[in-house]
Amino acid sequence: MNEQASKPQRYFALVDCNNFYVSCERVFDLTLRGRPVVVVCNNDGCIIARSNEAKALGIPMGAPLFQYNHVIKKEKIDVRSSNYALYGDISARVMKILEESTEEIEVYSIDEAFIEMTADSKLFEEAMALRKKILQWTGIPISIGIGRTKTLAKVANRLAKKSKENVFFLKEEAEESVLAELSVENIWGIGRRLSVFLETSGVTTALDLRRSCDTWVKKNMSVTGLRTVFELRGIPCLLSDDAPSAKKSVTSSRSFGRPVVSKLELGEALASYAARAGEKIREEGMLASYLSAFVVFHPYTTGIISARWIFPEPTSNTPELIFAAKEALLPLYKEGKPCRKAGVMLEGLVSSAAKQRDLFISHSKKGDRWEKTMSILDDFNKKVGYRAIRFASEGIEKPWKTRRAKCSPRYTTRWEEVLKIKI
DNA sequence: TCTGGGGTCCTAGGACCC
DNA sequence: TCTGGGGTCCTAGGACCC
Repeated sequence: MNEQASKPQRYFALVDCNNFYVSCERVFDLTLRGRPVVVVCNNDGCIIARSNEAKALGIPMGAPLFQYNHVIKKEKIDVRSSNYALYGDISARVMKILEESTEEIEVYSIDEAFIEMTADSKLFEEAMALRKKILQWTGIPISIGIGRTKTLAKVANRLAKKSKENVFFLKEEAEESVLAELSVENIWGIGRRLSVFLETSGVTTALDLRRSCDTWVKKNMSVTGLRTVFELRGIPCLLSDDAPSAKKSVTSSRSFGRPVVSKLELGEALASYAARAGEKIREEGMLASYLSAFVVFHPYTTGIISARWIFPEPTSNTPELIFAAKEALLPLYKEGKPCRKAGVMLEGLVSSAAKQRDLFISHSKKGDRWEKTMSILDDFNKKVGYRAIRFASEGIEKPWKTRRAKCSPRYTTRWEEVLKIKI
């Protein structure tokens, strides 16, 4: 007998928060419960979350808000700007409960996590108990899909969302019949382009894809496509990292609340994004080897410009980052040309512990002093309030700032915004 | 007129080397 | 007119995810 047969089957469970951003808003604002609600992205541009009631009214995911203004007015749909401070905090609470309840967990996104389970007859009941606990402790409803691989767990999760219990256990013997009902475009890892290609090639269901020839898949969909096919067959190819690998790049970018037309304002925006990106990498103990800055013109069709700046040695020092962002991009920008959006990317990230020093640079105490200054700055801002101390070059008024007209309070992360009730 | 932000991985092709 | 073969490294761009 082979050893494999005696090993208990391992399963992946995908825990997914239902309509997460809407659910977060509903935890504190009871008037939103049972009503159609949508959450829009930064700058109040696109619809990025919908309550079931809003979905039923035909509001699609990712649609520009302005295209649906008439439906929103007519149906009295509530609109909220996205409140990432709130969502991030509630997400952390949900993930903490999962961590305490299971051995293996991989947080996949703000509202999703994979957990590993070992087969026994009680998987379904375990999942139901977990669901109840998270709803009770955080107010967030979740769905759990269980399958032999992550891709199959994703499939199961779709069915869980539609089921009464919000839990679905996809057993091996049911895989074929379930996959036969699933169109390729709904498979995790198959995007718009690939699903068009597959459909024109006669592969229309997930079962068709599962039965496709390996060499054909590899040739037309690269190894990532082949992994998906193996996963559909129940062979895990997307394994969890024991130690999640460090980030390779960090971006900070925003659309402007109104078009920016001057070098001065574009410079302020670049400085702000560079400063924010610097904070992010210092938090992770990383240094950037180079920086890219870009600007997207208004309207979109008028193109973008971008430029890269290579540091003599990796850095996370905000003044250096700001200097690089402005120095790289501003000379390429022509005063008066309207900009829609800009951003700063820090790339070639290395751990600050393993810093590679440049032989030809004199290492005065100045660098070390800056390092200390940055850490004092970060500590202060953490204690006193988000970005309480900023760099003057970021601008004071920031009239170009992103719009968030209908943002709810940061109930859980700001004392002055805590929910008040009258008794 | 209006359409987000932040990531990852893979491949093809160019530059360069011997 | 003819003018190799085999490698590595890097980058841009495409495709995907939430």
